[in-house]
Order: sequence, then C-alpha cells, then structure tokens
Amino acid sequence: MARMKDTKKNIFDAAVYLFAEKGYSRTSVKEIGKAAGISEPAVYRHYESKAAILDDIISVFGRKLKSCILTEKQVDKYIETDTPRQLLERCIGRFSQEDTLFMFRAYRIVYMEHLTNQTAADLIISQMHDATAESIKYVLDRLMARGKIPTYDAAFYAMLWAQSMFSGAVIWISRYWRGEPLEISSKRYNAVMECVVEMALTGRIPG
Amino acid sequence: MARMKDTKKNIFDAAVYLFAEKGYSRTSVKEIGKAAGISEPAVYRHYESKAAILDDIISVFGRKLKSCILTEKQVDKYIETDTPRQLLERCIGRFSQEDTLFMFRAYRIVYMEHLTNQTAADLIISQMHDATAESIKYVLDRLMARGKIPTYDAAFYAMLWAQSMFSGAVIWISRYWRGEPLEISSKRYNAVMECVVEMALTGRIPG
Amino acid sequence: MARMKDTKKNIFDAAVYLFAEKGYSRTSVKEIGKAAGISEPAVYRHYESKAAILDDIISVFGRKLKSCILTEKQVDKYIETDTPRQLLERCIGRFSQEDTLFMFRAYRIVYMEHLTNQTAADLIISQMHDATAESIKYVLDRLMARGKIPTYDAAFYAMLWAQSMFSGAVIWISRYWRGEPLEISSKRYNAVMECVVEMALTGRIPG
Amino acid sequence: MARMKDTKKNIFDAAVYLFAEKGYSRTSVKEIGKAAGISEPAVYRHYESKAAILDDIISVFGRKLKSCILTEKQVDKYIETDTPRQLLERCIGRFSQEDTLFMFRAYRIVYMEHLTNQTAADLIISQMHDATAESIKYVLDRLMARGKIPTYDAAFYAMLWAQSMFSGAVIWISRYWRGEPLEISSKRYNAVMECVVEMALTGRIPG
DNA sequence: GATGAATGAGGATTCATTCAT
DNA sequence: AATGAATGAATCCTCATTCAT
Repeated sequence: MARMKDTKKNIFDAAVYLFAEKGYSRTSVKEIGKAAGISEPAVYRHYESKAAILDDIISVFGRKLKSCILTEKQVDKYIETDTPRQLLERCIGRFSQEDTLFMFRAYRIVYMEHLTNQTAADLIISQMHDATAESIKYVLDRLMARGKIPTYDAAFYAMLWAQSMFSGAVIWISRYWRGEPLEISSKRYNAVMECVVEMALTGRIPG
Repeated sequence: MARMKDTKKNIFDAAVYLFAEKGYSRTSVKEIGKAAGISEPAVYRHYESKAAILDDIISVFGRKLKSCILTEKQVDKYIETDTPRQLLERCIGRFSQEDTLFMFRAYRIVYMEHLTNQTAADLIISQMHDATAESIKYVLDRLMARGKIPTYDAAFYAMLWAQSMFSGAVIWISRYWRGEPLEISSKRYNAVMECVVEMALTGRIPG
Repeated sequence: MARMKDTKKNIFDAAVYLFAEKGYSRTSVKEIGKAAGISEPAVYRHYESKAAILDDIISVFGRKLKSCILTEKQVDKYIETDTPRQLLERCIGRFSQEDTLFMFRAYRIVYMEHLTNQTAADLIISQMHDATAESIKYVLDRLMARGKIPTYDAAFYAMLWAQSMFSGAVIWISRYWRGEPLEISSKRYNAVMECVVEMALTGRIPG
Repeated sequence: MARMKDTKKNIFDAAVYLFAEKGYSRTSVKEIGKAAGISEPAVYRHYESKAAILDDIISVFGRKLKSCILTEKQVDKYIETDTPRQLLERCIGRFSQEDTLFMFRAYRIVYMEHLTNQTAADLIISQMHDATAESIKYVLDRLMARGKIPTYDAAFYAMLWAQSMFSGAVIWISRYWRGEPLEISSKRYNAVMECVVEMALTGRIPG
C-alpha cells in the first residue's frame, strides 16, 4: 500500500533529520513519530526498534556511498574514453543532487555513531576509507601503466587522497552545521580536491 | 586539600575512560562515581554537572593539543638550527609519552561529541584543523623563503597535511578501538606521515 | 458460514495452546491471531475481547469436566452391573483420548488463572473439588448400603480422594511441563489412584 | 541503616500483598512503590528488577516452608519422647502465628506463578510435594519399625498425605480469598488433616 | 469479512540531580 | 566532605482495541 510506504519513508526521513541534528541517543522515538506525523507506537509498526531505524539509515548510506566508488570494471571502461583528468575527477565522489541532503545528514550520523556502532565503524573504515583508497590506487596504476601520468607511489597517494576526501567531508559538513553557507564550505572542499587531482596528474605539488 | 584534588582527578580520569569507551550520553554519573571510587552525589561536589566534566575534558584536550602546534616564534627559533626535515617532523605533532593515553581517549570523545557540542566542534575545526594548517603553512613559507625546499602552493599543501593528520588520527584510533594492535595502527599512521614530510621536502609525490 | 466457525475454532485452539504455554497475560492478541492464521483485529470479529476467549475456554473446560463426574443417576445404573472395583474406577475421571490434550492445557490455564479469575476459581473449587467429592461420597454410600465395601467415614474419604485427584493432576501436569515424559507422570498418577481405589474397597491402607 | 532496611521491608511486604491480590504480571512497579510509600524508581534502589522482588518472595517462602518439614534428625529425636500421634501431628506443618499471613499470600503467589516460573515450580514440586512426602515416609517407617503403628505401604500413604496437605492448602486459601471466614476454611482443613493422622495411626479409614 | 494502520494507556527501567543526614 | 535515599522526567517498548478501507 502506498500509505505504508509513505509512512515508513516519513519515519526514515524524520529520523535522518533528527539523528543528524541531535544525535541518535538524544533523539527519542516519540520525537521521530511526531516529526513523521504519527504516534510513538506507530513507529514500531514500521521498524522493530529505534536501533533498526539507525541500521536502515546506515545501510542506505553505505549503499549510496558504495555506488560512488568506481569499480575496476568501470575504470577499465572509462579509461578508454576519458582523459586522465576526467577519469580522476570521477574519483572525487559526488552524490546526485537529490541525495545530497540525505548523504549530508547520514554522514553526520555515521560519524557521530561510528565510535560506538560497529556497522558505522566498518562503513567508515572499510568502505569510505579503504575501498576508496583501493579504487583510486587502481585508477592511478592503470594510468601509470599507460604512461598517462608520471610514476610515483600510487598506494601512498591513493591513501592521501582518500584521507583528504574523508577528512574534507567532515570539516565541510561541520562548517556547514555551524552556519557557514553551503557554497563556501563546498567551494573550499572542491578547491582542495581540484589540487589533489592536479597533483595526481603531474606528480608534484601544484603552484 | 590534596584529597579533594585527588578526587577531582579521579573523577576526571574515570570520565575520560568511560566517555571514550561508551560515549558521553551512554555513561551515567553513577558509573563515573563508581569508577572514581566515590558515590554518585559526591561527583557533584567537584563538578556542577555531567556536562561540566565533558567541558573540562575538552578544554584540557584543547590545551594539550595547542601545545603541539608550533607557534611562529618556535618556528623562527628552530629554523636556525634544524635541518628542513627535522623542522617538518616537528609538525607531525606527537604527544609526550605520558599524555598519549589521555589524548587517545580525549580524541575519541571530542570526535564523538563534536557534531553536537559547540566547544568540541570549534576545537576540531579551528584548532586541530585550521591552526595546524596555518602553522604548517608558516613553516613551509619560511623554508621556501630560504630556498630550502622547492616552491609550491604552501596553503594547499598545508591543508592537505592537516587533513591527513586529522583523518589519519581518526582512522588510526578507530582501528585500534576495533582491536588492531596499537603498533600496527601506529606504524601505518607514521608511514603516511613520513611520506607527507618527504613530499614537502621534494615537492613531488615520492616513489 | 463454515469458514467463520473454523476461524473461531482456530482462535480457540490457538489461545488454548498459547495461554497454557505462556499464561494468559503474557499472551497477546496479536500472537493469538497469528497462531490462528488471521490478523489481530480479525480476532475481534469472533470474540468481543481477549477476556472473552478465556471465558470460553474455561466454560468448555468446565463442561467437559462435569461430564466426567458421575451423576447419581449414572451411579444408580452402573451399580447394578459393575463390580465395586469397576464402579470406583469410573470415579477416577479420565478424559476421552481426543480431549486429553485440550484438558491438559485447559487445566493449566484454569490453574494459573483461578486465583484471579472468579469463574476459574468457582470451577476448581465447586466443581472439580466439591462436586467430585460429592459424587464419590454417593458411590461409597451406595456401596456401603449394599454391603459391598466396609463401612467407614465416606465423606472424609471422598474428600481425600478428590484432593488426591486434584493435587495429583497439578503435580502430574507440572512434571510433564517441566520435561518429564508423559508416560512416567501418567504412571505415577495412575499408581496412586489405583491405591486410592484399593483403599476404598478394603477400608485400609494397602500394603 | 535502619531506614533502608525498613524501606526494603516495606517494598517486600507491599509486593507480597499486591502480587497475592492481583497476580505478579498485573501488578506494576509503580503500585508497589506507592504501596510502600515511595516512588517508582526508588524501588530500584532496593531491588534490581521487578523479577528480583518475586525471586526474593519465593526464596523466603521456600525457606520458611522448608523449616516446616521435619528432618530425619528431628524425627529421630522426637520419636523418643513423642507419642505416635504427637509425632504425626508435627508433620502437618503449621506456620508460626506471625508468619501465617505472609505464607498465606506467598502460597498464592507461588501458586499463580508456578506454571511459568521455574523456581516456583521447583519449590512446589520438589519441596512442597516430594520433600514433604519423603519426610512423612521416614516418620511412618520409623514408627512401623518400632511397632507403634500397623504396617502398610508407607510410600503410598506418605504421598497421599502430602497431596492432601498440598491440595488442602490451595482449596483452603482459595475459599478464604473468595470470602469464606478464615476460621471455617481453617477448620475444614484441620478436620481433614486430623483424619489423615488418625488413618496413619490405625491403618484404616476412620469412622 | 478481513486487514493494515494507528493509538492511548501503561509497562519496566534509567538517569541527572537534590537533600537530609 | 561524603553518602544513602529518593524522585521527576524521560526512555524504549508492548498491548488491547478501534477504524478506515
């Protein structure tokens, strides 16, 4: 039924909003219900527990995040047609416009919880960090093999890149939450990432 | 009275341990009291509220952190005697042996709370990130001015460096908390930082 | 409609099973519905409330129980053809094979609830205990009048008999519920009842 | 501190009263607190959980009950000085005046819960029933060995006796709860037990 | 006739904090 | 200076029941 799906979506959205705003443990199920336009117990029709909502959020976040990381197959395909710069820019990982707000909030949630939530921790370390670094390393290796970029320690640079993305995202989000206009935070973040790409292309610090 | 100071120290230490282990909101004042060897209400003799303990921890953390960032004065002094590599390695920011465990835990706490705690957020963004980047930029600028290192975009590289330190610390701590032996996490972190220094010296990605 | 009757029967059976297994108040209407293969609100089509289901169970149980107690008419009939032992064995009260499981469970339910449920309490005291004792007393009186068994205090012995049946049933059921094989519990119970009959016949404790 | 012990005693007493009156699951912690003159959370200062209160009640009940069952040592001692009737009357198991009300209520509680509470079930079956029967069998055996009572199947009669006590207690309590004056219920119970003793002495049904 | 959705009332339990001692 | 006791508020969650569809 459309109704049910709507309500579940409302709960999900409300929880994403509230968890991001106040933190998981500071948000009560009652508030979630209220924000979703239903009563507290009604929440339990759709989610087994408060924790289940968080799990759902984390898992959706993880899935969307994963889809931003280039697979080897994708790299193999794009490398044939993209310029090196185009290919590397694909690695910066941008979310579709419509997902941005969700990702934004989910990022924050996962961040807050990752030190006490196993799944969130795995997500950040394994997926956001390690998988991203691996994917970038693959791209760099392929470009080096084809002589498209200078040769250097791809593993190290991939890790630096991943850390920069990771860390940049946190800083960027935090600034935004503290009131900095989105465009400015965003611009800062992008400026750094541009340089990161530049460095990958030339093998040297720009400037 | 010495006794009182001891007790306050015990509360502080107990809170650091517990907040790091379970998170601020999942730790009860009762537990803190118990771990400090006193009763729950006794905690209120020394701290006005639970939040006051957190504030204290964050502020101590901030102070210690700040002392790791080189001031311009210090840079001006060291630059006369250190080799470039020595000077840059001072920027990596290591804590004295005896503070390591505290910093370790406080890092975690500040991290968990920084998205809902203004002070913690300021600390991370302004101090850990911006101040660190600024300090490094100053070092790079001075070294470039003296022709000791190649010329490149010092502002960008300082930011990359700061992000790497910042992000590395998170990953490193998380891995440790998830059970990875300290030496391994630590070695990974150091390896990356070595490369960061190397890059600063040569202006190019190593390898 | 046959369908409707079936559904009601399903609800009844499911409730008997669940109430016996977990107790009335620990069983939710949802569970009953689920076990009956229907939805929660559908239960209310057939029973006004949860309590109404319990009432139904107790009343069915009471009816079946009553049919096990010999009426004076029956006694007057059987006494002409049965041996004293045969007649007394009729008083032990056995359920038809097909009802055993239901009685078993209902016994348990009535037992659990009889201290807070008026109907159940009446059932146990008036019917199970008093009516049984009365019926047995009638049998003993008739047998004594005919000189078939020795003369003794029939009222007292009938009460002892009833108590033994009653108490034996509880113990027997409890042992079974705790995992003792049915045959063993059953054998123990029957052994005692055999002796009870023997005593009634001889007027003395056997052995 | 006297205060604490008082409060815990109050909680205990309130719980005994309420559990007996309404059943364990129909009684809320709030009610217990109120009846004990404290707030709901204060109950948790003294008992870990609602279940812990029940456990305490059952355990106290069990202890008092046990002290009513004659040990072999006691039997060996009393047999030297008591008349057979005196010794057998010791087996009927009476509680001290001051404990009567508690035992009364606890009996009811244990009864209600014994079908879903392991400890209560063990208590009833192992202790109330089996241990009582064993103790009585020991007494009968000793009296027979000394030729003080006729020889008969002591095991069977001990079980009959135990069942009668057990069942009698339930009936007696239920009648009382339903409004029958205590003296009448009590007199009925005692009358039956007198006959039980008489039978044990003579080996035949009295009257 | 049946069900998905919803809810008000209430359940056990935890917690930060206060206060009398 | 320290604590045992107590509490109001809030938390997550369950349940019997109703109602629109």
